Amino acid sequence: MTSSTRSTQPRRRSDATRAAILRAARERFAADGYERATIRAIAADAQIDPSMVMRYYGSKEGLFAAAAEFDLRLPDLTSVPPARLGEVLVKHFLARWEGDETLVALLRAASTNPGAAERMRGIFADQLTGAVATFGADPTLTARRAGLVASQILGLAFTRYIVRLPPMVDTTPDELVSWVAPTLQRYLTGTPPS
Amino acid sequence: MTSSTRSTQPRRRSDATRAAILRAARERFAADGYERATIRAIAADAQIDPSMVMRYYGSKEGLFAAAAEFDLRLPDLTSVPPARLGEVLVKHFLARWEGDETLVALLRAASTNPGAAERMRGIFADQLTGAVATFGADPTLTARRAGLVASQILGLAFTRYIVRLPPMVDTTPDELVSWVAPTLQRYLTGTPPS
DNA sequence: GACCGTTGCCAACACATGTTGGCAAACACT
DNA sequence: AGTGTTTGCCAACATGTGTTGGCAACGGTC
Repeated sequence: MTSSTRSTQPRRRSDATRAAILRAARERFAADGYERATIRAIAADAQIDPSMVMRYYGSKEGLFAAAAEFDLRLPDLTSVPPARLGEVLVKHFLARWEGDETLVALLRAASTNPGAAERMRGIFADQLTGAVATFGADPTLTARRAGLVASQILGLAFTRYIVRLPPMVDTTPDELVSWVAPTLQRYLTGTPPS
Repeated sequence: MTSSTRSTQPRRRSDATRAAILRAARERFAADGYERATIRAIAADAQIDPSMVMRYYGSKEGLFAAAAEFDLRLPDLTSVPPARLGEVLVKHFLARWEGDETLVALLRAASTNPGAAERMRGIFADQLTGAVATFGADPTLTARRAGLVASQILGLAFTRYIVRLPPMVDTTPDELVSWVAPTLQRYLTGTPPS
């Protein structure tokens, strides 16, 4: 993180400010949602002037687009035993966003901001469906399987991180995994109901 | 709906206006979320002056509180064969909010409005847990079962009505029921994982 | 018909928001 | 040292927000 990760770019002097803005933006968007997270509050958190946000990210929409850049980083599912797909997926998701508030920000914003909803759709329609499509031929059935997986995964995130339902907050990740894994397993590889 | 349902109240002349406001508020809150749904827009939809909203509901928070009044109307689960509990529950939920946008309004608002999240918690912690608690003794296990059910139910609603994931929107309610029912069934009556 | 509470609208306030333009200091480069 | 670019801040604008007070018209009651 300290040294340069990519030397093709000219490495501007304002990179630290840009990063501070982005970090504050993710925090605020995750905590308050799109409309309640004001540019002034984000700028205050990053300890810079609100106009800097505009210069570096163009608009609030632009800032959100940059802050909500997100990759599911799904592992290669072809090398996973088919019977353990559900378990691998839940574990991955829980670990993935337990330490990264980007998805929480996206989740909160998706409820009210059309652009965020669009991005959410893209992530779960493209990335997840793509990973699921490695097995199974029927495309509509594949999409439906992916959609069902998304419904349980997002429901888990929604009740645990957004609404904060007490039983969903108190339960340990391991315990959640063992409850939810069979669900995803059936959605992924189970025989379709009549 | 046309005649008086309760004659103990004095039946004011402004009841029609009150109802129009409430209906418009539910629509706007469901479509736009709490912050984007402005009192002016709601008043315009109801074809009255914005100040009327304040007079009859006190504040925007008060209006939302009135508009988001919601009862799950869970059926009596003791008279349902235990093996069909999952199916009955999904069917009930889908039917319940497919024709009533109150829950969609509450769902959208719960992402950004603390009061709405609190109410959501109350609904699913009290009403659902209460209905589930009719069988099983261990209270924490009961709460966990209810939480898991809520996660799948709310995930279903979130992906279908809020994010509008194409596969979740296109699938018919009947098909969703046959996919999701076994999940709830296991959450409710399945043996806990080790 | 006089009176009083109710219903409704208009205009305005106080405030917060996203956004913009200008200006001083710091820097990079010759 | 001198010059052009970058970084940052200040002040302000335009707009939209929830909210309030006053005032006319209406409806029922004596």
